[in-house]
Amino acid sequence: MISFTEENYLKIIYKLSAETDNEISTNAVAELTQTKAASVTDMLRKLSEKQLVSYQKYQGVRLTEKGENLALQVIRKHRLWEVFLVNKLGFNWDEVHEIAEELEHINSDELIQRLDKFLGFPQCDPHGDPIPDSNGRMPELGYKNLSEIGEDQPVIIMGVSQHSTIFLQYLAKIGLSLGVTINVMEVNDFDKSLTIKIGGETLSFISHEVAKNLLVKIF
Amino acid sequence: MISFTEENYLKIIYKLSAETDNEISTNAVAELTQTKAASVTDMLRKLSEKQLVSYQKYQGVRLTEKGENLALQVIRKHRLWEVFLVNKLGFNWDEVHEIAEELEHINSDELIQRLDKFLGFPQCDPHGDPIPDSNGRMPELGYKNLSEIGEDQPVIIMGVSQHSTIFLQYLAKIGLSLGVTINVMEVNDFDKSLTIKIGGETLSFISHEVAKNLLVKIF
DNA sequence: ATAATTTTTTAGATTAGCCTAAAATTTATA
DNA sequence: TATAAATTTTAGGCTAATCTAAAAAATTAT
Repeated sequence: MISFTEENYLKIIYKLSAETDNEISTNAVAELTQTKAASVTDMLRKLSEKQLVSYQKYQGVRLTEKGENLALQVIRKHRLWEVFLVNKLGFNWDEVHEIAEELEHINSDELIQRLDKFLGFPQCDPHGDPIPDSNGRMPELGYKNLSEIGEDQPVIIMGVSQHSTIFLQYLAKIGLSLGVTINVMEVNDFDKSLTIKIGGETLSFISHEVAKNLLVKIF
Repeated sequence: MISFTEENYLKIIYKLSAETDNEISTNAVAELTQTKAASVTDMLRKLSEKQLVSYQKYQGVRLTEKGENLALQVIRKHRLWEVFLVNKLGFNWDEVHEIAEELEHINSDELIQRLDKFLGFPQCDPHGDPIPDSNGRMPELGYKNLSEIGEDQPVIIMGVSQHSTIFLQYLAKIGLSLGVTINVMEVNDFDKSLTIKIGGETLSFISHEVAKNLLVKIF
């Protein structure tokens, strides 16, 4: 059996692994789990015994196939519950993360299968993140960062790669949400900031930092 | 803050209290929590310090008002989730208890409020048990045990007071489920067993033991 | 009313997950 | 490349929730 806490470690190691090909450092894990490095070391030894990670001391950690599958199942549950909270219960997309952090540890394959069906087999969560299928396969959604898009290319906002409340609320404030069509009017050479047209109307200005965190689909 | 485990103890003490006016014994709690009496003693001392139960050693335990309110909120969550599982996800009523045991500990008032609304503010769960409101008030449903019903009195099955899978599956087998109309044709003086007519058609025979666990509403 | 039985509590341990402080190792720097 | 700095691990402890075995209290039976 795998515990609530172990599931969280796997999920966090998975997320860190997505950003690099190297082993994940103890400190990086400690930061995301909000624990001390010493606690992480303990847990890594335990996960290693269970063959969920490969770990050699001082050398960092990576998930084994078994560990990665488990992590993907937790992520699947998290994202399905987020869809439920937003689409069925009417929560805002910036309110659901914490609740989904609890729901993701409910243990029942049957439940998740039925929830998936009830939601209409969604491909992505309310932030545009892809939902792994029951075998752990991620759907290929082909989204790009807005920062990679050239001038005069209309795109639709499909997701965000940063989920902080402050970021999501900033987007809401400047009129950006999922499904909105935007057009890059001008790319500033100096700082890569963008002038964009929102929904064919309003002109707006966003920094490179924001653009990097917006996932879009070519229109 | 109150832990998962503490919530379970409160819920179990609440359930035992419903059957008696006396203090609840350590052993009774131990049986339902599936732990040893020594563990229960420890926990009772802890709950007592938190003012959730009144407890004096060797004298049994009862909930304080604060403890009872918390227990009722857990029961509320449990029953709302059961409604969700059956009405929205299509589970059978004998499959939902275990999953609801996990879901009942998810912590978010906002979530429960929205879930309640989404389900249409149900008065009772799929077994006919009343759902306390957010203040802990139980709706008065006025159901009776079938064993108290006289001959020639048509009634509708509204619930069961025993949730074991074996009992629920037996009911399904003999054609009894929520909403079915039955009529007591004959009460056997010797063992209080009943001859009943189901849905105005089939004649069937049930023991007093079964009748005691069926909740009905007068037609 | 005393003895036998049952119930409950206490005492002392265990496990998971976390901590701090100190030691070991790796990495960066002069 | 030797040393300083940063990272990671070890050692030893803590808390929550559990356990077993033994002691204490309450209940039942003789």
